[in-house]
Amino acid sequence: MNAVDGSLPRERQQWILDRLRRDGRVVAADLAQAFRVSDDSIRRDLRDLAAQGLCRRVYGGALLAQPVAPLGERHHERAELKRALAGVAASLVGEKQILFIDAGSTNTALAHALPERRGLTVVTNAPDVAMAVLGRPGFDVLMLGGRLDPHIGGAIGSRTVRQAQDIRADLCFPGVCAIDAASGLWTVDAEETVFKQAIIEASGETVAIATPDKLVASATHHTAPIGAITHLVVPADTSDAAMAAYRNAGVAVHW
Amino acid sequence: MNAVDGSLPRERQQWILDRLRRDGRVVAADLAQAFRVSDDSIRRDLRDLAAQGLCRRVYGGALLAQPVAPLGERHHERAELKRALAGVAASLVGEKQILFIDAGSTNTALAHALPERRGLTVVTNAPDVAMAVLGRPGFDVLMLGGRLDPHIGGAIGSRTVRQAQDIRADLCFPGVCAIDAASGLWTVDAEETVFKQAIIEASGETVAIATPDKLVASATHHTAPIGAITHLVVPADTSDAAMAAYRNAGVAVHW
DNA sequence: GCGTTTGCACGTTGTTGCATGTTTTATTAC
DNA sequence: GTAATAAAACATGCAACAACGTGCAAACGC
Repeated sequence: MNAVDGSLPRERQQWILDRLRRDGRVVAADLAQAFRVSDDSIRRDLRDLAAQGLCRRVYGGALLAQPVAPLGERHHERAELKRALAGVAASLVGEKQILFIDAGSTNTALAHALPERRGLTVVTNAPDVAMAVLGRPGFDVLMLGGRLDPHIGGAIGSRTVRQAQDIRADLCFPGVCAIDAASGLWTVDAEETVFKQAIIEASGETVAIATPDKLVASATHHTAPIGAITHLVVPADTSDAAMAAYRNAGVAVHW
Repeated sequence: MNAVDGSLPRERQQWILDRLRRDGRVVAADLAQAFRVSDDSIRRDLRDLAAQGLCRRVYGGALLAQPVAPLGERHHERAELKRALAGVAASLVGEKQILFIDAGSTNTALAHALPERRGLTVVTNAPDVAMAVLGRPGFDVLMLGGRLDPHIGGAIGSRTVRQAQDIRADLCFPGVCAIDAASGLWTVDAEETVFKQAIIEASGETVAIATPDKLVASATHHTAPIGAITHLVVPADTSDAAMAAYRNAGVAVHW
């Protein structure tokens, strides 16, 4: 590492960035030694660069910010919240039950959270979900066929609906676009609506897992109603008023 | 295993994840030695990654969350060979073709190797294969439904066969158990046989990708014949005699 | 002179290795 | 084949340490 003395702050950041692009990583302590400045100054530089999205700050240095695929990103954001909600939802599942699990990143988290060795049968339209449980002990997996929608990550067409209608499940977990207390689930796409309605009608109980952005006071624009739900899983910090509204509508609210 | 000293904590997790994606599995003790940290730190890393759903924790290390456990090992061994064969097989695919892709680790490699933006339609019974192409530009994916066999990694039952029979494809890639020049493909399981026969009959041409252990002089024990193939992809070091035998049987041999 | 940058002090947070006790797997004895 | 045992891997709590952010005053450059 070449020592670079007497450099301007801005110049130093540029140098760090070049280094970062070349090596993919920088160590704060090394930089401080190379520039003969304090660790604090380097930390300030890295903080600035990270604020501009030019690097990813880590403990002890920084890594090059790597662009992530659009679907993969949605999978990561709110990941810890989704995992927590998925854990709660998984606790609603009993022994030897048949579960409809719709496509979606939250439901993929649910599939991972499902307990093993309980004789569960998972019926899904999403290869993602199928892969999450396939091969784990005590799981039967039934894959619904059809043309896969790349945005949804699963099959939702008429062929898929027909297959779903041949099954009777204990629980179903439809992917949630929006949800309100008065009328239940909503979605944007017509085909999605048909599929979700089908799995709800083919199931004894319906569980909706709702991240905060899905809970709306009143669904309005560009959405079509799907139907009522029996269980709702929400984050622990959801307002009491919102939960009460769902309870009054006959929905069991879990957190 | 390269020793990686002076790495940043978070960087180490990234490194483990890359390793995991490449090999399908990691051993905790090896990682600890490579990074020159205690086993505890590695365990903490793996625990964090598993909590994010990025890997599946097992006793002694971790496996990639995506592939199935028994299949995952097969995926690792001969991985580079399978990638090479998959590349050759992918070159047999033309524009706007419809492909039947059976389950199996070799075919998963094929799916990854398929060229983008060629208007290809992939029909498969394996969620593995579907995930490999879903979302990539220029792919249509048709998922065949049915009960998934955890050992095979795909659906092969009568329901699946019926769906396959409704389709006409240009090429099909049946998973190979054993193959000989005289009678073509063989397999061990009766249900598998029915499925493979169905997709072969529904396709114009049949491509078999054969790793060395699949090429046998004469299939004998516990196998049922499936049928003839039109193309065979073999390793470059296959004997001329073996390749000549297939060519005499009217099979186009590629390497 | 004034804004910026820098280094330092301080309290806070993240990471690590070790000690402890528990769980899982492998091995041995029966 | 099953029970008892040994070994390895595991989780947890803890203390030491490194890195962190912040506030502030001194030093620097225009």
